[in-house]
Amino acid sequence: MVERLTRGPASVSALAEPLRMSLPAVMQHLQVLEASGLVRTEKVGRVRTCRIEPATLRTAEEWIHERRTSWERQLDRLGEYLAEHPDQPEPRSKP
Amino acid sequence: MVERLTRGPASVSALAEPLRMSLPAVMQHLQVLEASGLVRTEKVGRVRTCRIEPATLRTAEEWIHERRTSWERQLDRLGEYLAEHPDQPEPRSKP
DNA sequence: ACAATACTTAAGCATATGCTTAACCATCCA
DNA sequence: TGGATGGTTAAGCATATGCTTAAGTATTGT
Repeated sequence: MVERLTRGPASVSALAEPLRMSLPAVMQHLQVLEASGLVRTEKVGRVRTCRIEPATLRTAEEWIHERRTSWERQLDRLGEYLAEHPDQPEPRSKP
Repeated sequence: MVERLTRGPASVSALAEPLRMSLPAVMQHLQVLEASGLVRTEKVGRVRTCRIEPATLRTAEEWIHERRTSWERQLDRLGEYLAEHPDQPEPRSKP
């Protein structure tokens, strides 16, 4: 559904059709997406138009990015350590 | 739990403690994380050590990135259009 | 005004999720 | 060797999830 919305805004029934799902089902998905801030919807006349909120998508991306890179820095430090101290790992202390 | 693992590898019980959760509960989370490829675990002696797989984190990041940027390009095109055609939006055709 | 369209609300249901406890197995250490 | 430690398996349970259908409501076109 997010995939579909990244290709442009859509009405509720336009979202439902390729998913072969009833409208109420789609509505529920939309409600959680809207509550999470990932999607914004606006009703004009009798049709509700849905579009994604790229800013929220971006915070998700950033969250992952920060954690991934911080982890990769750790791996790099481990690499350095292993290069400096071949064999024999230090035993961990146990207070 | 992913948050915790990005700060370094951990044993099952080390993961359980701050979450105030039983070991079997943590085990089940680990199983889905491992099945999804986000985490790799290895048992040595009687302790199982868990670490995240940054490559998988990266594919998630990329998925979001591609969709977010493609959407933002669309917004840019809309901006251009609105700048060129002030007022009066085109009506959508209906075949 | 009437019928069709586009949602919405409410109720219900099958299955999945997210734990728990109890019992068990495999190391490790005194 | 025996008890503590770290994990695993199995069973069970409460609640959440992800739909469905049926019956509305509000707009729109004739």
